[in-house]
Amino acid sequence: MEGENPPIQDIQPWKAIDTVYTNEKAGMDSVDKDLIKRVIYEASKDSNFFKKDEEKRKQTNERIARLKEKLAKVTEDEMKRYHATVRDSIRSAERERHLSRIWIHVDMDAFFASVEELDDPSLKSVPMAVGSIGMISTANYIARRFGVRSAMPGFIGKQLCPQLALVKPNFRRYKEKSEETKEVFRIFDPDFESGGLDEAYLDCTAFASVHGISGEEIAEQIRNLVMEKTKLTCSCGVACNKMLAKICSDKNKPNGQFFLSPNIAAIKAFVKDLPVRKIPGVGCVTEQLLNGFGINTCGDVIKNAHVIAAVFTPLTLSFLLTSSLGISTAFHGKKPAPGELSRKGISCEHTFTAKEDENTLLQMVGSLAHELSAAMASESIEGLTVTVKLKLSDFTVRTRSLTLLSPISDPESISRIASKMLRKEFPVKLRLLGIRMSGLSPIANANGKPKGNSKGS
DNA sequence: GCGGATCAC
DNA sequence: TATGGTGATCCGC
Ligand SMILES: Nc1ccn([C@H]2C[C@H](O)[C@@H](COP(=O)(O)OP(=O)(O)OP(=O)(O)O)O2)c(=O)n1
Ligand SMILES: [Mg+2]
Repeated sequence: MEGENPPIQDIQPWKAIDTVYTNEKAGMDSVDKDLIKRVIYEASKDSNFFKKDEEKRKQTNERIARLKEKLAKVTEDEMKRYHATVRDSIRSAERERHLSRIWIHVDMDAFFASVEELDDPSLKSVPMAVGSIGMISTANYIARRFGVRSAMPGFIGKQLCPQLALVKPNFRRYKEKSEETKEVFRIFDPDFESGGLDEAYLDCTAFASVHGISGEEIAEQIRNLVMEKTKLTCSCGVACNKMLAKICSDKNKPNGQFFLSPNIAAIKAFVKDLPVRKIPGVGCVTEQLLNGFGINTCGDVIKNAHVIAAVFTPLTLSFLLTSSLGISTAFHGKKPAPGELSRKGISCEHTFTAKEDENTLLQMVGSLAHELSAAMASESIEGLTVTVKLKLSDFTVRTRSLTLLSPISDPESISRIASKMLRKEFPVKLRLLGIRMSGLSPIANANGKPKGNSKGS
């Protein structure tokens, strides 16, 4: 009976597309998702980008097929052992369950776009995105109703919403506003962990106990103070660990908060039908892999954990199980030890209209090397490994790296090594070049003042 | 150590 | 016409 009708994606191919910007996101309720996918498909289908995307989709499907074969070969005895592994894994995860900490995840609403609206209030009433015709960083909530999203090229945004206003990004402004929010966060947790310009994790346990107030009350205060300080809205999630707090901060976005009661029953109910994609760390691909085994929610993860044990690595199993049980970090991570750097790599890369002229490309590597070297100098760091990144005109990405015997940071050395690696790839037609340095250490220079988290002596 | 992939923002 | 930049981590060699 199978195969009489062609699969739906052959008749309506846009239904199969599933990129970063077709996913669920705050502010995307009540939009015609099928129409949006169709516009995106029509705008994309003849591009190199789309071809590469299709290739990746195919690759993911092959990966699912391989995993299924692997599962089929598992014997009954082995499966029994996987069940045991799962039981152990759950037991040890449960030992890390902490209900008594109060975590708040704060996330600014449509951050870049909101800053632009602040600086030009006329933008508040129109669909607007920050970015260029080539790439959108984020969109305000009016534009989101048209399907305009982060990581979507501006020209597609325009097709979804012809009135869309595109505003050039002002990173310095975003950094300034971000610093303002941090002044507020410090009040509630001096050790708050910042995750980029627009979000932070606050362990508010001590603050709550000292002031005799609840997590929800603290979240209200944070939102009020952030508004007072920045004139911007944010959303908060209140829960007993970082992951749950983060998921909660998305629940009542924008300008809202959500409190998850710190008891097992509430957490179990919260997590039961939660789509795996909501777990931070589970992206498009992992979601597809799991869906391939009928695993769609955290509840499904628990029920089918033996399947996961059979086809994924122990680390992935442990991560998915722990997360799906609603367990995650409940204490601040260690601060980098003195002399240790807070970052592990530093890089710069640029996209341009595809070029194949070797001298031009070599010259670009040289200027990247200078740019990177200057960034390293400003932090007084040097590195052992040089990695060159190439993106071919068909969007294939290649990296080539070399680890040295002693660290470097001067533009000439970086340029020389990067150029040598680039030369080996000729002839190529590139749309992007990048250089990254890793294996970093502070320059133990007497007069250069090490910045960042490295301690000077 | 290397290269490709995945993920977050 | 046109699909970003930066940093981290994991897996399988
Ligand atoms: N692929 C992405 C995602 C985000 N950003 C930038 C622009 C956003 O304003 C900022 C914060 O990212 P969020 O995911 O928190 O998105 P927003 O704050 O814009 O919207 P939301 O209200 O959903 O949090 O990071 C970006 O440049 N590229
Ligand atoms: Mg945000």
